[in-house]
Amino acid sequence: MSDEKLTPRSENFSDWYNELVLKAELADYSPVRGCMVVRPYGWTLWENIQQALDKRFKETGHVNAAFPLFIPMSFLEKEKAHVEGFSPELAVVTHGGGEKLEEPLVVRPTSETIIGYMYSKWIKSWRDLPLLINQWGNVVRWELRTKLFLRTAEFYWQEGHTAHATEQEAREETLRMLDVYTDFSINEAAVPVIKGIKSETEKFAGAVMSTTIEAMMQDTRALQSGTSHYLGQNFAKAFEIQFTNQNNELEFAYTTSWGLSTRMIGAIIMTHGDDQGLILPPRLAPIQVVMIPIYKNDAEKAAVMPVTDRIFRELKAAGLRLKVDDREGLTPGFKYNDWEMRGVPLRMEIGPKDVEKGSVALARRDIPGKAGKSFVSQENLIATVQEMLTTIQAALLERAIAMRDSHIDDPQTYEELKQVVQSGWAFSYWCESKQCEAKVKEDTKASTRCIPIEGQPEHEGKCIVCGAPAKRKVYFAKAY
RNA sequence: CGGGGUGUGGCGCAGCUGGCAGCGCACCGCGUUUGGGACGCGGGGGUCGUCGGUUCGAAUCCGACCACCCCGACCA
Repeated sequence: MSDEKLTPRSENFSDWYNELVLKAELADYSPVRGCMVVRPYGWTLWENIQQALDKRFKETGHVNAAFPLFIPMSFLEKEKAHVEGFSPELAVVTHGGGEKLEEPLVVRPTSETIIGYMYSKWIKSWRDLPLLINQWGNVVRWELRTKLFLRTAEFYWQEGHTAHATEQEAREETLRMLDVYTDFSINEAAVPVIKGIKSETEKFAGAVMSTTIEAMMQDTRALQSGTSHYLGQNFAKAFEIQFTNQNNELEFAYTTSWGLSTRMIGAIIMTHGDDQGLILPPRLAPIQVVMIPIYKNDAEKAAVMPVTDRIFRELKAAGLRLKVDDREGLTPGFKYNDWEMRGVPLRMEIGPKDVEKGSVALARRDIPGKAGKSFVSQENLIATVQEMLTTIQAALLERAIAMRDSHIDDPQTYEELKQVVQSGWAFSYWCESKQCEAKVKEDTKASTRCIPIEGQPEHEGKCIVCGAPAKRKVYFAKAY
């Protein structure tokens, strides 16, 4: 149970986040440094995320499989950029069964290499392509500085790995899955995102092109919430993923990979949460409606509970996820605060007055206090509740979009840009040179987040940093 | 790895000019409560981060070590 209040976001956003994750019982610190324990409430949220994504993966022709947790060290070393990118953060197993291993095994930081190895065995002909596999699992990256959900040494995710006969197909797949992430994020998590292309310095180790969905948190920092990579033939060459094409010629396949992790939970927390606690989008919430029966004595309890039970059964049968908080010895007020901390989108109060009048009280989590409270008839309650959940889902998205859009600026000078990225994102022309990117980072700590795929101006402009001609605009922002 | 800080019941802390451990919350029991964080009474729980030193006596003084946190470095 949650007891005290959270540190207000305005006072210390980071403290607010850490306290919220613990008090909402999403996760807890583990005895292993940097690793988290995902508690049942947090894991149920993750399961709902998994379901929504998995459905979309299946609809786009993918199947699930499982690859080993351990990867021979030599595999990592086969792709130069890949090993350079990941070697500082590898966990390595050197012993097994009491004996030193002939070859160290790395605990997978991602599975391109071992999946590449398997693909080379499985792919012989153009008829074997495309190969579209996804894996749900965990990976380990030895992070120096960790934060629950956002950056942990071990995290849970899915990684899709596909192989294609042509560059065009693989590039299409890369963008198709970015679209899947975008659709999921906006329509399930109510987290608005901007999809775009990563700069050369920000892209995945071993990729030809990385794409990303970037979300703005309430402190205006950017969070990369999902990524999709076009790997070209880099891994195909490293692992000899070759096929015979229709002209009987041997060709390297074109591969992609894409992932979304438990970091998404962090995105949901920091997009929607308020000073009372978590606010979950109804479509993903483990509990969509919490019912709180109210009574003063046994006589009232005897009147209230049958009505509560009846409504519970009706709503449950309609497919709603709900819970009756029938804990004894706690005041209703305490329970309200307790469920608000956990972010349940809708609260239903049923007391003696409601039993008498055939009504219930509904309180929206996204609108605190009296303003969000309404008294509705028990008639047509299923439809009323479903409508209200839909309304809340839409309101959360709308509010997040408004927040984001009001914190994106188009600075006209470099001096302005330096100001803008202190409390928002700058959308500016950039010449795409590493020097200019590095200068911004050095001066402001803001990095390039992405070159958005949509919403680019029709005309060229001048780089905000050096003034050289620039074709495209990029978002500069401080990031998690 | 550099700078700063903290280690005392589950959590947050007090005690630190040495005298044998305490408060709030949480937890357990009983009773009264219950439409926005209830109250009373009664309980249980700590080798004071570790090791060593000083002392008749150490949570307290000294030394070493360990762990964690914050800032920085690092972070597909």
